[in-house]
Amino acid sequence: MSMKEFSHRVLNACSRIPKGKVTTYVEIARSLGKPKASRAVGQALKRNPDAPRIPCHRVVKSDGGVGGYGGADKKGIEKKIRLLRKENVVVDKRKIEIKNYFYRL
DNA sequence: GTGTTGACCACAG
DNA sequence: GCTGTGGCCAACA
Repeated sequence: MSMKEFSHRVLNACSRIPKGKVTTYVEIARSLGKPKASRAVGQALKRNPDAPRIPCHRVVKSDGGVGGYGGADKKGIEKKIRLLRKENVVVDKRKIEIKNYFYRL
């Protein structure tokens, strides 16, 4: 698998997450056969905030933290949270109950 | 080809 | 809760 396909598959996995569900950076990495590439998954998403309609706001950290979005600054995070809430996902203090919404790829 | 940088993770204090 | 450390891997300079 080429480096190029990696990011492509990340985005593809992202687009398969059902509305109202979330998955994690690790889970995506795992589904690609590279359980330890969570960090690289984040990179792929950052470079494609939208390509052009990828719901990357449904990807969160393993501990339920919302992770980043856009510049990873406060602005981006708030936007991500807003999108999640719009899908009936309860977000409390930049965190969610991962087990209630987890979607296994 | 070699660093450095992160939308990360796990574990230790 | 917090910070620090070591590890990971693709993208970038």
